[in-house]
Amino acid sequence: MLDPRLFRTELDIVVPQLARRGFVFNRAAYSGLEARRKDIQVKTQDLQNERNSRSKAIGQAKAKGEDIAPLMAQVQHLGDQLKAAEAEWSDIQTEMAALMEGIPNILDPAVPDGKDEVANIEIHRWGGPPTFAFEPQDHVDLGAKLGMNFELGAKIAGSRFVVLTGVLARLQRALIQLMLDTHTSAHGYSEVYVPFLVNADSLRGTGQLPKFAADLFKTHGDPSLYLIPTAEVPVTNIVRDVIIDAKELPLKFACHSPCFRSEAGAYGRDVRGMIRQHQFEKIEIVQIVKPEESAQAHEELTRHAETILEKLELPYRRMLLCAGDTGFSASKTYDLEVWLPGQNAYREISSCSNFKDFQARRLQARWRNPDTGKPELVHTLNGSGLAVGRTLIAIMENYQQTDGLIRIPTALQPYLGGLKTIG
RNA sequence: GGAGAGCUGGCUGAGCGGUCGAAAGCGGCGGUCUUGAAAACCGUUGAAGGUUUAUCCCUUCCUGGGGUUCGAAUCCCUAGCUCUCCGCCA
Repeated sequence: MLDPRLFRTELDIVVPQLARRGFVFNRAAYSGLEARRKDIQVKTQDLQNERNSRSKAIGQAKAKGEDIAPLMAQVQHLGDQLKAAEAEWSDIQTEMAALMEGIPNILDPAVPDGKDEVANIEIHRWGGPPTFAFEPQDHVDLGAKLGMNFELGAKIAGSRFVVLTGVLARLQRALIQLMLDTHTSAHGYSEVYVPFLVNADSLRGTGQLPKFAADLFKTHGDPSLYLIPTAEVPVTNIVRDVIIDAKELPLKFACHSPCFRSEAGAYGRDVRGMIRQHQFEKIEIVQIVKPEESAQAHEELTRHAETILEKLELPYRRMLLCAGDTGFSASKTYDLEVWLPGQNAYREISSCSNFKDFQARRLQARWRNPDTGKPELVHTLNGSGLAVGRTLIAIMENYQQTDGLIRIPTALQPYLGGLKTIG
């Protein structure tokens, strides 16, 4: 959520900023609502003040043993008026909150214009796509004889599910280990396990609700819980409603979790293989930082994700997302795209975002600034480090050999008991 | 799953339906003292919002929601959470 004061005082600056995303802000509707809010708030508070002072007078009169009947007569109609005013104020607040919750974050000045991924800017690339003396297979064909079974996934659950058995299951576990070890020992993150089912408040805090309910799996209990679409949700919500001591910052968490996405808007896209599943494993890295440190933290966090790709010797490129491609809550996002020979394309394997104070305001996640002595909003960041399923298929596709075997990258071998190839 | 107890500021913990944003202690901040530090002593110290150039002032917040009342931290209902005992279970 953006600062409501921004809309009251800097409307001329904010509206064009939002327009960069293609977000049309209805100024007239907002101004009308804001005027009504101001009016009813003052009216309600005046009535509350009157009730308080009159009630106090009754209390004092009673204490002195005076007759309170005339005073009581004076407040007779106050109650109804107040109730009506409070109801109206509450309605307007709800309406205003809904309006504000639907507004995306302000983009960082560095974010380029553009409406879709075509306008994203390549920042750099690392490694080159491998050359093959044969026609490389994709992970579906490679996986068929190694224990990657989509039919089984479909039988047990449905489409967009997979069963991994044997060496591929072990490879996935090894990747999780390598990623967590690297982030905790070399990058300074604390390892954390969190609930994989979360409540609506948590999803609202990170911005998935109310706008993106269609992408979530919801359970039927009361109250309903949601399967997490990313560990970002439970991990970032660690600091919801907390005032953090300045000495504790930055907070850095690394979290392994499954992620569940209904992919409601993705029918027909990436139907083949493990690229787009309803369930996948991911290592998420999250940072909670002082506002002035978030830009640098964003660069560092992205490097932490890139380090994993480099350790695994996977060719990738870093993209700066354009205005239209940057997510609702993010101010600036780098996507890391890994080379997939089976698709002959770079595909997203990590998304690293700086949310600035957008999530923090929804979360009421604050720190006490020693300079002002006041609680102020923190900045939140997160990135995948990395999506494990896509890393698995990147290794399979990039390291396939003429002999049909798949080479295990050197850094990963210790996690597989020294295994150098599979297949 | 059954029975009971509780939820108050950064933390611990008092709180009679009225003058309670809330005693006290701890912690934090400022000061006195000290070569410096500690201790001791003194003072100060919640958050959000409205109005305002600013001060003042006003409103709201004692787990969430609803109710009773002129007036609710206090009474009632409800949800959530925590703790204790029993049952069950990994």
